[in-house]
Amino acid sequence: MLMPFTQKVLQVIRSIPEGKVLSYGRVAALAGNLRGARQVSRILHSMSGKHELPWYRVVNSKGKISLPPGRGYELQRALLESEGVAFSLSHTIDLNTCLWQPPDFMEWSG
DNA sequence: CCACTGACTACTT
DNA sequence: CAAGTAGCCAGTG
Repeated sequence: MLMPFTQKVLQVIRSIPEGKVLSYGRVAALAGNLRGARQVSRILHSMSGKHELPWYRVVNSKGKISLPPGRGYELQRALLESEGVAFSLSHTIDLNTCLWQPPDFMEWSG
């Protein structure tokens, strides 16, 4: 069954394992839209509170938290660190070790 | 249908 | 590395 882009994004985020992160662009790509990074952010705005969603496992393509201090940055960083995600001195996650790489090239359409 | 919004991204200065 | 620019597109009213 084909789900709306929004629903696929939620499914992808829910499947991110502990200690791993994805960029907005990667989430969008797995959801079937290579250019949908901005939609992911908008979706998190409206859905992160109402769904049980590990929204904090989503960062930007540079491996940094996009939320400004006082608006969720500290919470997101604390949650990630509690799962073993390490931050560099420049507030950056090492994507070489923490970026989640899906097991297969399978589609998330179903 | 049109206008507007975004927790983005890649590219250029 | 920091700042600016252009492209991107699903939801919402």
